[in-house]
Amino acid sequence: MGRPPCCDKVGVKKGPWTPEEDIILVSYIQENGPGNWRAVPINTGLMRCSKSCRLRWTNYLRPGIRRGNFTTHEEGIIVHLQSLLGNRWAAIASYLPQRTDNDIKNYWNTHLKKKLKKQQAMGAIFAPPPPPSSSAETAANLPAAVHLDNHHHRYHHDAIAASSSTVDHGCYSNPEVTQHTTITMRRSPFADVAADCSSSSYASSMDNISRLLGGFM
DNA sequence: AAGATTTCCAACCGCGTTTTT
DNA sequence: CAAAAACGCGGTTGGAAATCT
Repeated sequence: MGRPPCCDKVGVKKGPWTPEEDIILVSYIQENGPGNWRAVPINTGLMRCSKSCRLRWTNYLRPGIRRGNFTTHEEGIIVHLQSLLGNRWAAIASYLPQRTDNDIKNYWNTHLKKKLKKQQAMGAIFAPPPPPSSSAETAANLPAAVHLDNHHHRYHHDAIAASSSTVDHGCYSNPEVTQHTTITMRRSPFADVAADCSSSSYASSMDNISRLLGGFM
């Protein structure tokens, strides 16, 4: 026998999240920490599937996320990593802890792909040429921020794995980042994010939630 | 000013992997 | 060990907002 079923698919809500749902989800994760997603809809009463809860948390509610306005430096990192790792957005996102894989993926598809095409058409190569054969050379071409953080050893591993034809595609999950998230989310989850947010629509506004959440804590 | 078109991004879907019983 | 569910990832899409005609 396998595991017991987590939640039936009947009556599962879809579509945009409401502020109330966000508050419920954030409050629950503050109490229990992220993970064990199948328990979230059960324990909170949210009419959402576990998948949707995880996605909402990791792509939007997770503290420390920066949204919009990618810097040219970040662009450089993304372009470079994409050329090395391919469309492995989760792996790329692990080098930009403030950005989500979904955000990077969106930014690549909507901005960078076009930009790159344009620049290549003009003969100005935005990204460095194809990855060098040795990992030492690879590291030498990295953007500064990648050197500065403590992920660079894994970067070598990812780059080598990506260039290998026998790469195991399930091996690039990033426990470091997951751990970081778990540690940082427990205190003042919205303060830094709310400060960065400038959009007026709900779906992009953190201070809505932080204000509402004030009444809970 | 209003309708048409394009852009952008939050969220869904499908699938491979991992975990649990 | 096998089976089944949960997890996590990348691709895709729906619709709101922005821009154009």
